[in-house]
Amino acid sequence: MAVAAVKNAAGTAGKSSRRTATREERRQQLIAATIKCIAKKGIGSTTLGDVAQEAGLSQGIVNLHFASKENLFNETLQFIAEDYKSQFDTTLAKAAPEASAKLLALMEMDLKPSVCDRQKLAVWFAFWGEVKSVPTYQKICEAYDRGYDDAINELCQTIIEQGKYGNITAQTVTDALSSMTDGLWLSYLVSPRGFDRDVAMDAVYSYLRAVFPDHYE
Amino acid sequence: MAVAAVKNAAGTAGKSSRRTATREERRQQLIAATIKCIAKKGIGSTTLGDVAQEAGLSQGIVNLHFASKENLFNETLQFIAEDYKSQFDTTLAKAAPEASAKLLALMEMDLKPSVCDRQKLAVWFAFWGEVKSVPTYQKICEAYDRGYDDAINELCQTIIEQGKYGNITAQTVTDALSSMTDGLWLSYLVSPRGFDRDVAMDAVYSYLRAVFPDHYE
DNA sequence: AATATGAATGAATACTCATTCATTTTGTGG
DNA sequence: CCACAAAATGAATGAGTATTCATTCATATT
Repeated sequence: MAVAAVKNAAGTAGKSSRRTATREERRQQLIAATIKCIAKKGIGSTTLGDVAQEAGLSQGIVNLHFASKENLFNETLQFIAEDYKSQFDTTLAKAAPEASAKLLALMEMDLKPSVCDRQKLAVWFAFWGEVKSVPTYQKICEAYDRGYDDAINELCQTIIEQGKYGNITAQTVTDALSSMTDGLWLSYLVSPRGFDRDVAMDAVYSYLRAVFPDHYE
Repeated sequence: MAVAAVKNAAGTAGKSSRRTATREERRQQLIAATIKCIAKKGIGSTTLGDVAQEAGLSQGIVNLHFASKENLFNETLQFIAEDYKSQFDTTLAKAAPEASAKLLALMEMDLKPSVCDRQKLAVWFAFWGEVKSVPTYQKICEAYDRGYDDAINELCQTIIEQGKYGNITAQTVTDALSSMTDGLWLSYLVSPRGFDRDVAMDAVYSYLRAVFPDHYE
């Protein structure tokens, strides 16, 4: 059968056209295909056949590499969480050393196209939509969230001490900022036409300026 | 069969014990059962059998009253959207006439137990999780969102004019506030242990005080 | 070249679930 | 009390899908 080559062309990871890839390459390829499928068809309508087809591979391939659909989905969530975390960490490391600069950089990151992308957001919300009924999803999301919360909280704490801002706690600001980006993502998902990155960033910025006037003017 | 009585006891709508209800009563009962099922099992794992069982009725009952599962789900979303809207409208009407009081009342409403309830939030997020892939869900969500946005925007506009607040637009504040409640809901869904209504309300209040100092002190 | 290894295939299996419909039950107006 | 219409049942159907596995194929090793 010379069909293999044709099928490979449709594959998600166009890397090598070798018929056999390493275990890890295939797993990554299948996770990428899963993300595409979930964004396109939703988590409920994504079948293993869809994923295999998107990857340009055969029916049984997912079970071969992930043993079960449940496993594939868990690892997919883990993957997008890890992907976000790496952007978060990089942003934190690359921003100017002042806490206020780092905080602003993180907020901007949440709204830049590589993060605030309708395809990616659809996948996040697909998993969040099952958080209540799938304990594994909740645990993964909760663990990562905790990390961001701690990091942002620490930055806010520093800023508050620097500016001698009374009347406000770091946790309050952290909650406000974190929830704001999640909510802005939802508004983009629900009303893509009415969404504008700059306007969204204004919302965040308006808060920063208002609570930390000495730092953001 | 005397089983009917037993089954009815398990039903969601314990209203009349009549075996046959009016068309509208049954539809409401089935929608209520759907909400319970989605909150418990997730939207992807909720079967028509589950819904029928939750309602204490028979297998084919949903198709009898809603023709299809798709229909049932659409009407369920419509129902929770209408339910939220009625709370929104009531809150708006009952609050003191000043724009600032109305705005605060709306924000408090979003966090009060009858709205910010993990069961209800799970259903909202379940539908939001499919917004990208199910156009009907998007249209319904978008239409309602538009309404809240307009109402809140108008209040903010009034407040801005009253306080002569320069440097900020009504839309910016509207975006910030709306997204904040959505995000706080998500944090409750993902981390129920770490969530506290008062702390969440502090986040909202901190923003209001910061941008509209003359109104919220 | 011959053989061994494990990746990949895809048809077959077992099962779930939305939908249908023949039958039964229930309420109502004559 | 009867007959009719409406409501409800639940077994049967069939489409769809996760999973299995015997077989094929590509690559590495001898």
